[in-house]
Amino acid sequence: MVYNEFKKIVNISKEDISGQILEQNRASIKVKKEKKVIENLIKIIDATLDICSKKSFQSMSIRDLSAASGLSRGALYSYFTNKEELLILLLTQGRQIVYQVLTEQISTVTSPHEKLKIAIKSHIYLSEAMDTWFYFNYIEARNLPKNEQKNAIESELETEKIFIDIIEEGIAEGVFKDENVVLLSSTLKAILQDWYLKRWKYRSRKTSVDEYADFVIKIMESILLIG
Amino acid sequence: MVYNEFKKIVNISKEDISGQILEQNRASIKVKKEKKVIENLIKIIDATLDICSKKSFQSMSIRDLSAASGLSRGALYSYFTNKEELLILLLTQGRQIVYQVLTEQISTVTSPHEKLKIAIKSHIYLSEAMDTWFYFNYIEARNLPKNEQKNAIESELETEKIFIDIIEEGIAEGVFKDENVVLLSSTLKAILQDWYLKRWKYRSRKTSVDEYADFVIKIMESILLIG
DNA sequence: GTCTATACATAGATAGAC
DNA sequence: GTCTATCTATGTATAGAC
Repeated sequence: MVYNEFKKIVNISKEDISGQILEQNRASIKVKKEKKVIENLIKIIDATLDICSKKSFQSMSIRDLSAASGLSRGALYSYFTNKEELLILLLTQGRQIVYQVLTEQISTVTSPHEKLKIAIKSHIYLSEAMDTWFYFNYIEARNLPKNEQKNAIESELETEKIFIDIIEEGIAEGVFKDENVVLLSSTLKAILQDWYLKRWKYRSRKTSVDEYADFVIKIMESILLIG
Repeated sequence: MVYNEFKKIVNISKEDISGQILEQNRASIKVKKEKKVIENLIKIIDATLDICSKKSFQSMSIRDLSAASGLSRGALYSYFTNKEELLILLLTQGRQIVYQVLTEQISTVTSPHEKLKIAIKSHIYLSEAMDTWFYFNYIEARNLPKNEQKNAIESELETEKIFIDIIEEGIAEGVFKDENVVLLSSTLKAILQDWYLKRWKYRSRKTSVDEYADFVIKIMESILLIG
């Protein structure tokens, strides 16, 4: 699998995401016509992620968001009760998508070695297809209120757990070396995150997403494979 | 070398850092008595890093900083001309310290293999000794004005270059395998940064700084060493 | 050198017209 | 459903007393 194939398989349409948000936030969305909601949520999300790829969510004023989304300040407050809730909503949704896609992709194969390769590729390709989203999620998580931060932390550990499980399975089956699994998964996650955190660097060096994915797989293999 | 030894060697006293800041910012510091300046700069830096380990520099108001540092809002403006300049000052200083210590430590050995080990340990130990500083530097770099961001980017590439040079030297000498040096250095940097970016995770797992350093060295060896 | 008081700007949020 | 007008809070920065 290469990136161009992945993009077709995981066709995360904006309508789908907005629909999911609507489902889970009926309480705070005051507008009744579903079509309108979907339409405007897309505008709001696009504008937010766009602005926040250049400055922080904090520094983005409701006035900025109004200008970029095309909705008035008053209208915006029909879609969320306050600015912080908009942040929570976006981060929660982002995490869900990542977990959904990752587990779905892995379920298509059985051997640990194949699973590891698919998991690495899926993570990198997904973060490439939704780069502003991933970046936003990582950077802004710390600005959540304490109780919501717990969810962000759990989510980090949850994706890490996916890798831990795969590697342990491989060790049990005798195809992987018996390494420090938790530390190794943790560093693997750091490497995967680097792809979207330092997008500017890889872009300027013309490192393609496929090249990066292949490289990560190769170094994991050189650490884990026996022989 | 283990962490406890490193801490003694690299005795980065707060007075030294404040002194360096004073040297380089005489223009914007209005207070004349050097002793006073050093004393209050330490208060300001400590308070800023402390607050910013919990929320963003943006969200930290001058009122917050005044309360935490013990200086009045008016007095604070005797040490910097505006809030953004305080940010620039802190980030610039932080970068200088890292580069100074890293290059100094590496210069003590000659073989590429030893150099690589020392560079990895120095980076991790330094980020441990100055964890709030490192965290602040990474997270807040993006909130600089465009022209200052250039410096932050150059600095990221500069530390990466240290690793690139060591690995290339090792390949030339025939002790390291001929890998994709730039990509490998880049992922190594990501792993090193993870130590201070996810401090909460490693702390909760009781991973010691020495254990982490040894692990990173081990995986780099398993990728690079021949045989 | 440091403080208090305050000017001035900009933010988030709401009410009521359309 | 959406907009405009506006209230209120909070922020940065400065001036002048001590």
